[in-house]
Amino acid sequence: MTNAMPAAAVPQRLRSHNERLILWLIRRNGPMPRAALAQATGLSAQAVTNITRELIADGLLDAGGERQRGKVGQPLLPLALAPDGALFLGLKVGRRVAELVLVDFAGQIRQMRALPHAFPQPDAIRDFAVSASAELLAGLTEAQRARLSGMGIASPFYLWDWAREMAPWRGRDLRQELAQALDLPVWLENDGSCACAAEMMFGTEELPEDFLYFYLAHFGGGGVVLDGRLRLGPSRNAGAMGSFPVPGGQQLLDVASVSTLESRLGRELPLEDEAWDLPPATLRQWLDESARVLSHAALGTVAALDLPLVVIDGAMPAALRDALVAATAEALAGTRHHGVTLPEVRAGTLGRRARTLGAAALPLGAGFMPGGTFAAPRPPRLGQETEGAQPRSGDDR
Amino acid sequence: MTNAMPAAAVPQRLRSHNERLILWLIRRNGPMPRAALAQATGLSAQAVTNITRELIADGLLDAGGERQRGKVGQPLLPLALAPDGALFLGLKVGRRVAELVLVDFAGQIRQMRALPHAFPQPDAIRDFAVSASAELLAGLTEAQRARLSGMGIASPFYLWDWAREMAPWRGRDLRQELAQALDLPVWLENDGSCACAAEMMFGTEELPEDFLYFYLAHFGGGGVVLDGRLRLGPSRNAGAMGSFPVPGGQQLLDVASVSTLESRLGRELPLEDEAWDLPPATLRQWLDESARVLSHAALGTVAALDLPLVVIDGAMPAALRDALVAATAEALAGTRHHGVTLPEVRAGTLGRRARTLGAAALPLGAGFMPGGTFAAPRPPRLGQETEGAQPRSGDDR
DNA sequence: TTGTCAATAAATCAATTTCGTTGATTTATA
DNA sequence: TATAAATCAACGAAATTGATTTATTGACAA
Repeated sequence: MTNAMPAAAVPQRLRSHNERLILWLIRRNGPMPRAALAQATGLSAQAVTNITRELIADGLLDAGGERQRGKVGQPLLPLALAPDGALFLGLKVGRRVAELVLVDFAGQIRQMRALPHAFPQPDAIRDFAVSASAELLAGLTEAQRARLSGMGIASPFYLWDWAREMAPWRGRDLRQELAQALDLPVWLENDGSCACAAEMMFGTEELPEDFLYFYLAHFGGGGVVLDGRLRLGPSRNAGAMGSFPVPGGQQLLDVASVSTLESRLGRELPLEDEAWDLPPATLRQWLDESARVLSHAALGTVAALDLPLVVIDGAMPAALRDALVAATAEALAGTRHHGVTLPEVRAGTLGRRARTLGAAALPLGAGFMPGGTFAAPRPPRLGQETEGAQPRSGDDR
Repeated sequence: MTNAMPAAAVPQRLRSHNERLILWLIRRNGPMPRAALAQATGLSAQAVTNITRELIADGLLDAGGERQRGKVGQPLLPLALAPDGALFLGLKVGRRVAELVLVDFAGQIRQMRALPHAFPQPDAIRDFAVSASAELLAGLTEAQRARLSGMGIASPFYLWDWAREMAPWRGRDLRQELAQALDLPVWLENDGSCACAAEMMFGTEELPEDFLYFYLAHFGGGGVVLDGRLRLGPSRNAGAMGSFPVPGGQQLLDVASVSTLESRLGRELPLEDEAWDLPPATLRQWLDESARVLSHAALGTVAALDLPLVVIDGAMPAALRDALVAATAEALAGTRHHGVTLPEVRAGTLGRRARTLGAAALPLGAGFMPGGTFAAPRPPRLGQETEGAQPRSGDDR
């Protein structure tokens, strides 16, 4: 028998759900007047009035915009996200650099710190996160400090398995260590899923409810969005697209990753967005092989899940990413795909910053996103509760 | 921006959701007393009393069981599904035979009719469904007739693509034709997804919230269950595991299907569950190749979705199915799977009848299952509403 | 061994709270 | 003056809490 069951619905959770829904609509659509919110949610105008009144009182929405005139009738008063409504820390653990950002409720990066390294080491990362957080938080007023929702961490899983130098990660629980050291709620998810979450929350293009997302950096990963929700999976390892098996007994990230390109070049590529100036033959081969494995993984995932869109992004110059998108779309069309409707293939909109932004999106999502079904009782103040599961300690990552 | 949004929550939908949740708990766990329901749902005892009172009055639950004594305190009064609470028609369109069943609310097959054919043809199937339905319904009382929720159809998609003889299916909409001819709500889904739904609803073993399901018949297909819900996908083509690309430029069903085995043998295999008496060499080769592609597809899907279990079932003798399960588990363990936790592999519990049962499960699910989030307003009587989307006409199947 | 009674837990009754809806009203614009 | 946004006031649905009823077990005394 199926053990866990969808949660029962209780009236208290209604309000929380509807509050989150309204915040999410405004996040994706930009400032919206109450009438449009009522229309989009299906709620009555009165309910929207009540909910937004509370959200404004809580400092999460801002009614200070210009009234929009033009049509007959009373002018529209658009409600916008209040940037100071909540603040979030995001930590990315990367192969070559760790980054810490402070992001506001509107999704803007307010502050940033970085720590380059030969290989990420748990002690160094922890110390960096603690000291850099202290720096960032020192610049805040007491009121802002009270609105810090927590920290999210974007990190590859099974780090110790990827290189001998990263063995010290085995047995470490960075989430718990930082939660203790900072006395904050801390979330940790796969870096690919985080990048995907960032695209979903902060991406600048319209997205369907369901899509597959690849993120190519030194490790290749990804994420899956189904019915408008990021799939994490029971052991938090969904979207492990780098481990997707591809023809030739390999996995996707053996072929399609920046590491592969670097080892073929014999040199490290620059971290910032300069052009990469690659030898045409090397470039062509990498593109072809990457497109081959990406299209294979995409087609398999689409067969299993029925997805209309595949998004490809990565820590690379936009031109290279776009070439990869084109090559993958072409490879996909050339593959036998009987019984499957080919998805659109498109570039992501966030590039190099996706994982770090996605890390900060974790506390944002836990506190302010509609969430699956109703899961947690409504807390005294919105943003302290978690609709999804709170990050457990003892996770086997 | 994401277009479709999670529906707003309104009090009316609470009751519908909670009613469905309670029915689902009893369906999976067997008869349960009110106290256990309150415990499992998190609802108060009072709420459970109110909800079950209505469900009993509606004829969906039966409080007639034996009181269970043994512990201190008032004895438990288990509530069971009322078999006559609702009735469902299920139609399977198979490669060699079509089947129509009448299934009751408890999941028991009450009546069955079959139509063998060289190839399924739309006109013949429609006529069979109409006349056989009339026969089955003729045996019902007026009261039972009023409790018929509708018909579900389990059919492969893109039938016209699989053999020249099935070209007449192009442009046909069997769902709409039967809805009109029978004046009943009719649902249609991929036969693999239906088999998966049947395992989920009527399977005799405990299942996790998330699993991948393969169903091997003449066409190979499957289904995906995520967070306790069957994934259908925006174009209803999720779980198309037969179309999963596998090494060698093939798709899964080019290798792992009963058709492949038959064409290798040069003869048709019996439809009922006699032993198949296959030459050992042929058997071994088919098992090895099938296990290879099944494990490839399973590993890819697990990488994308993080699933703890893979279920394999099919229209074949139990011994063969079990051998396939063992071979697939072994192939899986022998594949490179860095970064992915291998899933358990297990045989399904329904075998040859899975698709037909799953067809009947479609109206059951639409009327009585918890459904994603709240989607449709509560109807005058439970079972006439649809929480998920009603089957549209004009679908591109 | 048997009869009585307290302890226990299920199920129900009554009162209350949360939250959304409906219909009337106010407000600002073309 | 017509129109549409936004709010006010009254109402209804569904859940919760705390008190009450009901049926059983187990202990203790006759």
